[in-house]
This record gives sequence, C-alpha cells and structure tokens, in this order.
Amino acid sequence: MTECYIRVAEDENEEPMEIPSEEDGTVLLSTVAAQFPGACGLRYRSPVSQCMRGVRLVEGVLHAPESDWSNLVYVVNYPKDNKRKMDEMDAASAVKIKRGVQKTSDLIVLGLPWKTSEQDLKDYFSTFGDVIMVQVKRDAKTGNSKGFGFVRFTDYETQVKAMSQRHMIDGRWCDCKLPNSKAGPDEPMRSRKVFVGRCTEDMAADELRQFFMQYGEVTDVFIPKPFRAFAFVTFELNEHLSCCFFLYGYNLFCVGHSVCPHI
DNA sequence: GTTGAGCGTT
Repeated sequence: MTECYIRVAEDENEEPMEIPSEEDGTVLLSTVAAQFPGACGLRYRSPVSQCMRGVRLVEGVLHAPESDWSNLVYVVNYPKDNKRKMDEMDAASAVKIKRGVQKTSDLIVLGLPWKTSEQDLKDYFSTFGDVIMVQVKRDAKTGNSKGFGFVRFTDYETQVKAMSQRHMIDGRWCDCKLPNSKAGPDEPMRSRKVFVGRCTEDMAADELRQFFMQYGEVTDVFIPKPFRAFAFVTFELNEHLSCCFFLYGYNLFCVGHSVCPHI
C-alpha cells in the first residue's frame, strides 16, 4: 500500500475532507486531529454489514480496515460525546472573552506515555490553538519522562477547550488540569497583597501609598502597631498592574533607602 | 531496560 488521501468528515452527511496517509498507507491520528481538533479515532460504515465499524488505532497510528482505505468516508470520533460539549464551551468562553481578555496559565498534563516528547506534545496541542510552551518533566539523571508535563496556550479559549476534554496522546488518555503549585512566572500576578519588608518607623501609610502607586492602584496599606518594620500594600488587580517587584510568588518587596526587586 | 497517581531542577 502506498501514500494516498482518505476522505474524512465530522458526520456521514457532511462534505468530507481529504487528508494524507503516511508512506506505508497508515494514517496518523495527529494528522486527523490537525483538521479535527480533539479527534480520538475514526469509524466508517461497512458496505457489507451496513454497521459502523471502528478503525484500528495502535499508538496514534490508524490502520486501513482492509487492504486499503478504498473510497469510503471516514467519520471522526470524539471522546465520549464531547463534540457538543466543546461547542457549548466555545459559546461560554466567547462570553468571557467579550468581558475582557482572560489570562492563560500553565496547565499540567497528566498521564503521558513514557515515550512522549515535547515535540509530540507541541504537535498534539497545536491542533487546538497556538502553543506558547510545552514541557515534559524528566528524571534529571536518567532523562526518563516522569509521565507528566506542562502546556501553555496563547488564548484562554484554547485553554478552556483543552481542559474540557480528555486527550489521546500516543495511545494513552491524558488530562489537562490547572496545577496546584505556587511557584511559576504567572503566579505573582494573582496576588494583590505585597509584603513590604525593612520598613523604617518614619514611613507613614500615605508615604507608602504615594510610592507604590507607580505600580498600580493601591487599595490598602497596612502598618502594624506597634512598629514591626514591615507593612502590607494591597493593589487593585488589573491588567496594568506591574509585577516587576514580585519575586516568584513570595510577595517579597524590600524598602529601605533603595528598592531591591531581587533579594 | 521496572512504574501510572500526581504537581513544575533551571
């Protein structure tokens, strides 16, 4: 069997799209997913039995049912009945987008096959939308995958879609979730209250407010009494809030005679 | 050269 195109559609009645096979006549699930994001397999109606039949899928590779793919139309399978759910999710996220641009966050990808590489992850998740970064966590000594990784999308709606369904990656079901970890470059922005250390006793609340308003709207200044050489400054959280003085989620800020953003 | 619920060396 040689390279060919097979006809694929979301529904038996819809116009099919031709997608390429590999040189050995197999078709990669990733190729299908490139045109039908979230696809997890193919099925077709048997000309003999008139029943729907599943296409053999082994580790992300789809195999022709007979000696070749013939001229059948293959229908895309989605996880469970997720197609409808995905559509609803699109509508929901569209509403959110109208309210304002949503910030994306890293997603943890659980259940990865040991063999899955970052390139594999990139290829897979790119079928959902633009990908900013992917990571596969590995043992530092052996280089073996730990079976999980991270992904970050450009658009929040893509993130929502990715979280709303399971993912068939290299033959295993994987899940995308919001991570629990506190560290990470996106975490500091979620914090509004900043610890201000090394304060001197002469620093008044107004003075602190005047100073910190260069970074964003200050909604509260807290100075313990009696004097304890620190304070808390709380900001109104918005897209313009500068994060230059945050240090990896510890909300650390140093005020003395100089400002030290990296202690 | 193993494993299969979880949470990120930089």
